[in-house]
Amino acid sequence: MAKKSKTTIKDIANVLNISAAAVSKALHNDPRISEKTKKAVKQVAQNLNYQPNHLASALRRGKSNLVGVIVPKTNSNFFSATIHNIEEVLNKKGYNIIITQSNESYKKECDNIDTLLFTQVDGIIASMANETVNLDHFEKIKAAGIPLITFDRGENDLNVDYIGIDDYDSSHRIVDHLVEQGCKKIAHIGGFKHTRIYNNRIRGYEDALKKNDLPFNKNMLLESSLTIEDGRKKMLQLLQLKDRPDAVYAASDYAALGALQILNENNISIPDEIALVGFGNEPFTDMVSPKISSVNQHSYQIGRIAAETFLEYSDQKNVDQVLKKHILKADLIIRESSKKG
Amino acid sequence: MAKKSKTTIKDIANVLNISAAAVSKALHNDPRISEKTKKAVKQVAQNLNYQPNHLASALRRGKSNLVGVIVPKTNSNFFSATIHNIEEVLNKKGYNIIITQSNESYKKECDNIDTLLFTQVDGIIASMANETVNLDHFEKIKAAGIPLITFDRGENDLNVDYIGIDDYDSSHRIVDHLVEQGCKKIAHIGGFKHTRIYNNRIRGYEDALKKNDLPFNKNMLLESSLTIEDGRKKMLQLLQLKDRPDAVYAASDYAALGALQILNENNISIPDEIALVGFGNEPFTDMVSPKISSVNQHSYQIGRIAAETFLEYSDQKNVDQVLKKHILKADLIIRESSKKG
DNA sequence: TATATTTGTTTAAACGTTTAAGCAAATATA
DNA sequence: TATATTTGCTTAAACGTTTAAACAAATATA
Repeated sequence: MAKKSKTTIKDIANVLNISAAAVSKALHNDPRISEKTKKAVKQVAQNLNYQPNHLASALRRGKSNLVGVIVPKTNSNFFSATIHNIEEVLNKKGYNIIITQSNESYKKECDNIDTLLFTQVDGIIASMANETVNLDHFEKIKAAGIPLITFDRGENDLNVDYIGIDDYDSSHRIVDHLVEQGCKKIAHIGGFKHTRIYNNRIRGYEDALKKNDLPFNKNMLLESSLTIEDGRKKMLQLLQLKDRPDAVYAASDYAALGALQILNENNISIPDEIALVGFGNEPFTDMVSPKISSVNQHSYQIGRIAAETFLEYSDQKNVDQVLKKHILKADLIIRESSKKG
Repeated sequence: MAKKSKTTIKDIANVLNISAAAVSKALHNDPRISEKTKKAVKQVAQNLNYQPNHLASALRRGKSNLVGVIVPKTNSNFFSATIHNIEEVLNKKGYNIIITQSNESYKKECDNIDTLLFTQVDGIIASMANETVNLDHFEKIKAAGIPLITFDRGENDLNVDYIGIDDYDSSHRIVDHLVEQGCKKIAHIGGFKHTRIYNNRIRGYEDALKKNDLPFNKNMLLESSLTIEDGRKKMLQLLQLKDRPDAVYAASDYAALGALQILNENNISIPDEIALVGFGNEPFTDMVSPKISSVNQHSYQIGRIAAETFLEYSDQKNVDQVLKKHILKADLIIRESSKKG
C-alpha cells in the first residue's frame, strides 16, 4: 500500500526519462508532443495509477472547474431535480458542482456564499432563501468577478441572469381555470411579497380577478411562509371568514397540502365546497386524496438552461455578456382537487 | 473595480514592508509574531479585502478541508436532514462539504467517488445506492488513504465505520406491534437482500414471525426497489393471493405510500382489513389519509455521529483507529394505518 | 549548400500559500 | 561582562501543475 505518496507527474517523468513538462503536455494531448511519447506517458500513468492533483492545476490555471449551487432546500422535488439537471450539463463539460442549502435562512445563505468563494468556484448558480431581502452578499459574488446565475427565486434588483417560469401568467391560468369551474370567491395563500416570484403570483392573481370581473377582497389574500404548517393556519383563517371562499389557490404545494388537511379534517368537500390548486407539482400532489391540481415548473429545463448560461460565460472570456432573463411558460395540471362534476 | 487581480499575501507584505511569511504567520496568530504586526496585518488585510486562496493553502498543506458526501438522493427527508447535520458539525471545525447524489445508480456512484477524490477531499461520508453490489469503487477511497464513513446503507464486507439504526430490532418491534393489533398474516415488502439494512429487516421480520409463533409464507415476502411505483405493484400482487395478508410491513415509506394508494383505490379499509406500516418516518406519512405508522431513523444523530467520526480521524493522524459500528435504536411511531379500534 | 521552418523536447518560472531553518537584536542568566 | 535564551522577523524551498520561452535536431525551402 503506497499510502503516503501519491504518484505525480514527476514520477511518470522519471520512469520515462523525460521532463515533467513533457508529461503534462502529453496528458493534455499537446500537438507538439509525439504520438509515441503520448502513448508511453498514458501507459505509465495508468500503471502507476496516476490521479492528477486538482488543487495544483487549479491553482496554476486560476480555475477550479467547480461550480457552486445554492438552493433553499434539497428535500423538495423541484430543487432536487434542478440540481440533477445542472449537474448533468456541467459534468459533461468537465465541471463538478458543490451543492449547498440555505435552509431558507439569510444567515446561512451568506455563509454558503463565503464558503463557495473560499473554495474558489468558477461560478455560482443560486435560488434565494425566503428570508432574503438584503442582497449585499450576492453583490460579493459579482465583485469576485465570477458569473452568478439565479433561478426560480431571483430578484429584479440584482442585475444578473435569471431563469424561471412565468409566475404572473401562471396565476392567470389558475384563476381562469377556477372561474371556469364556477368559482366566484377565490382566495390566495401567497408567499412574501418581497420575493419576486411570489409578488408576481400575487399580481397575477389580482389582475386575473379583475379580468374575470370578480371583486378583490383583501381578506382573501394572505401572505405566508408557505410551509405545510402555515398552510394549515392560513386555511383555518379563511374558514373563519363570514364569507368563506369557494376556491383556494396556494402559491406552493406544501401550503396547499396543509390546506387540504384542514379541509379534510373539517369534512369540507373538495372541490365542490372549496376547490384547491397548489404550485410546484411536487410528487405528493398526486398521492394525496383528493389529488391536488398544481403547476409544473419545468425543473428539467430550468436546470439545463442555468447550467448552459454559466457555460456561456466560461467559454468566452467575454465578461460583459448580455444578461439573459429566461421566462418559461408553466403547465397547469388539473387534478381532482379543482375539477368539478 | 479591481476585477482581475485579487489581493494576495504579498500585497499585504508590500504595504507593510515585511515578508510574505510574516503576513501568513500573523494571519494564523503565530506566537512568534508581535501583537503590533498582527494588528497591522489584519487591518491591511481587511482594507484590501483579502481573501485567502484556498487552493494554494490546500496544495501546500496537503489538505483541502473539504469532505465529500454521497447520498442516493437528496429529495428524501432522511438524507436531507442527515446532510444538514453533517454540515453543521463539520462547518464548526472549518470543513466544508460537497454533496453528491448517486440517484440510486451504481455508475453514478462510481463517478461521484472519482469526482470527490479528484477534488482532493479529506474524507468521504457515504450511503450506498440501491443498485450497488460490487464495492471496488469504495476500496478506491481507502486506497487513497482518506477516511470513509458509511451510514444507513452500508455493507459488512466493507471494513469501514458505519452508523445506522438497528434494522433487525426495528422489524421485531413492527411485527410485535402488528401481532398486538391482532394481525396473523403479516406480509413484508422488503428491499433487496444484498443491501445490508434490507437484509437485516428481512431477517428481523422472519425471526419475529417465528418468535410470535406465526408461520412464514414465502408469498408474503417480496423483494422490491421500494419506490412508490413498485410499492403499488407489490401491493397488487399481495391482493391477488388466494390467502390475503391482514397486515403489510413495507421497508420504506415510499413503498408504503404506493401500497396505501392501491388499498384506498380498492376501498380496502386500513387498518381493519389490512394494517400498514412503513419505514423512515418521511413527513408525508403524517399527511396522507390514513396516516402511516413508521419508524423514525434518527437522521439528526446519524448525521452528527458520522461527522464526528470523520473528525476523529482528521484530528489525530492516527490512521489505524479502531473501527466504529454505531447502531442506534429506532422509534416505532404508531399512527392510524396500524392502530385498530 | 545555406537558410528557414517544423518538430519534439527541456528549462525555468509561476500560481499563493506554508513552514523549516536561519539570523540579528533584545533580553535574561551566570 | 560573557554567554544563553527569547523574540520577531527573513530566506528559501516546497506543494504539483502549467506554460512561455528557449533550443537542438530534423526537415523543408531557396
